[in-house]
Amino acid sequence: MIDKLEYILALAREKHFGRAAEACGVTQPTLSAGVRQLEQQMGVLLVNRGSRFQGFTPEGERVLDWARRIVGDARAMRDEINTLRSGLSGVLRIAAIPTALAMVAALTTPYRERHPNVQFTIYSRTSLEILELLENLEIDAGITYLGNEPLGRVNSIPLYSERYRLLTSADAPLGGRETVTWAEVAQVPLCLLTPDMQNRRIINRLLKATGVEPRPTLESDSMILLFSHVRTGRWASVMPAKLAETLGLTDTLRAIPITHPEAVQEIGLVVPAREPMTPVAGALVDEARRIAKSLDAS
Amino acid sequence: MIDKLEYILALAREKHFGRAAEACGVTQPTLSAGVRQLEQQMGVLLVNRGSRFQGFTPEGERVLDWARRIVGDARAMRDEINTLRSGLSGVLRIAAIPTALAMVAALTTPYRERHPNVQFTIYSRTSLEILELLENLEIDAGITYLGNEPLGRVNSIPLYSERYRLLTSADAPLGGRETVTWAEVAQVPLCLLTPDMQNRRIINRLLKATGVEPRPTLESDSMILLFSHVRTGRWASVMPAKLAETLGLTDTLRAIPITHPEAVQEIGLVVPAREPMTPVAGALVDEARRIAKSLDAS
DNA sequence: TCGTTCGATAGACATTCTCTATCGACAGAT
DNA sequence: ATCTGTCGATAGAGAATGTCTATCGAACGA
Repeated sequence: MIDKLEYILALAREKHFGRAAEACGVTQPTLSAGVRQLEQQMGVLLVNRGSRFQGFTPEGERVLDWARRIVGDARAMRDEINTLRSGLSGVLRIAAIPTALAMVAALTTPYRERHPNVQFTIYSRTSLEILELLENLEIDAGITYLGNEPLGRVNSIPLYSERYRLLTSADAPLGGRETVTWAEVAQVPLCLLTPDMQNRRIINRLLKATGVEPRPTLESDSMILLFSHVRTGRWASVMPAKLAETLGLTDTLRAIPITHPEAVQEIGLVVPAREPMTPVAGALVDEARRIAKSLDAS
Repeated sequence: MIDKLEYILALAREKHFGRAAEACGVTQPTLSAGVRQLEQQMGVLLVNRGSRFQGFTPEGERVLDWARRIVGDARAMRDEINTLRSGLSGVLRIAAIPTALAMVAALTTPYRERHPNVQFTIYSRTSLEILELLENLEIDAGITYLGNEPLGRVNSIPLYSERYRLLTSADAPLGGRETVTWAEVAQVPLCLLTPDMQNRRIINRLLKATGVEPRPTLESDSMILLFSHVRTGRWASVMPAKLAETLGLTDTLRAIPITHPEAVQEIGLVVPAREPMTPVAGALVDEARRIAKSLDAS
């Protein structure tokens, strides 16, 4: 039964019988039969089929919702028993928004001290993708914006507040200032994240509030790329303070606080709202609670 | 997988492989094999075995806890899909404490108006038994005391407040009074519920608070039996006001408010803390919310 | 019109499940 | 100490289910 539920979860992810089957490690007819069996047990069609996969019926969507929960609980049970048996081990899968990637190490390093047998897999994803991965049980935790856009069925633990800096070389027009305003920033040609990133949407909102349509000279989905451009001294960008510090400031490269308004975004750890949590996720939450204060103070 | 989890749930209930197997509709070797298979998948012993069933290991207890949730969710999923398919139908299993039995009709009657295809099964149980039945997925809802003793993983909806009356014939010593005190009640020979009932424990506490050791002349686990004795005019009892009214008062049979202190116990509907609820349980909660006010006003 | 992709179907083989029958260990009675 | 009944484990046969390979037919795009 539970394996059939895994089939439809895979089908929801892949939207394709063949690929879903491959993801489950079975052949396509096996997956087809599994889905059909579920449909017979429920007495309703769950999947709209033409000659292609055409999405789920309303009943299918409900079953999907339950399947996520049941499969997630079944895995959590396994994990918990394994932990009871042989201590915390296994793989901890985390996804983080690009602007938070630099601080993940602050979480993983003390975690690893305490639990050396846990492997990490860390993805860089947009905030929306992170929530989808959490939904689909493909990650154990996310690090993303809290409270901006709706989060779904998750628990969140605040980690720190993102505050914005204009990253620019000292000899650029605004380079000598102690603070700048968003209105001033709006006049500078900027390197920014692509608009599918929530960070970019937030910055857009702040710039638009000054009455100026943001028109960046360069867009990328990689913070490293943005930073390397700024470092040449000929470009500027807007970045969270913490990230700018991590990447390294020099005499000629300055991170100038942007005030008026002083924009603050809460960043936090997000885990599935499951009671109790899987042990690996639970330990991560403990770690997050521990370091939250020190991070925010810095 | 899920059926194996049902096996250990049955085993926890029955504490006996043979009976558990029968409850699951399989033979004893089948159930034994199922439990063994679970143990192999988990890599730990779940059940302590001698030549008898000797309870669960700590890991077994944890698996049991997860099993309750997973099996409950799987059933809730089935129920929800069945409801989507053919409207609200099936069986609604409720257990209520004896003193609340008389008001169950206030809940089931409007429920049946709205959902005529639902069958009811209603048990009379102690408050502790009700919580155990809820835990073991043997009932869909309970009606019991709220907030007195710990409830567990459930949601509760207040229904009404239980207030106590001395039920006695008009020509008995206290029969002419408008109100009586608990100290006075303590002097009267009473018919009371057996001490495994929370109602009795509450009354005991109230009587003891006056400094008198309660010594009932008659005990029973049936309110009907208590009431029929009082009705002869030669016995007295302490009953919730609502119950006394339902059973019927006459000129010679009076229900006298007991004050000093005026004891009030919240009674409410209790359902498993599952999100979303099964449709039959959800509809019952709706009904409870609807009638709660009118009940309490009367 | 042809070729390709996708999911369903058929049929063979493997695995798993479940049953009946029986065993061995233990508890309590004699 | 021995007998007896109960309980759960085990063995082995047969049934049911699951999974695979091979192939089909519909739909879509070139």
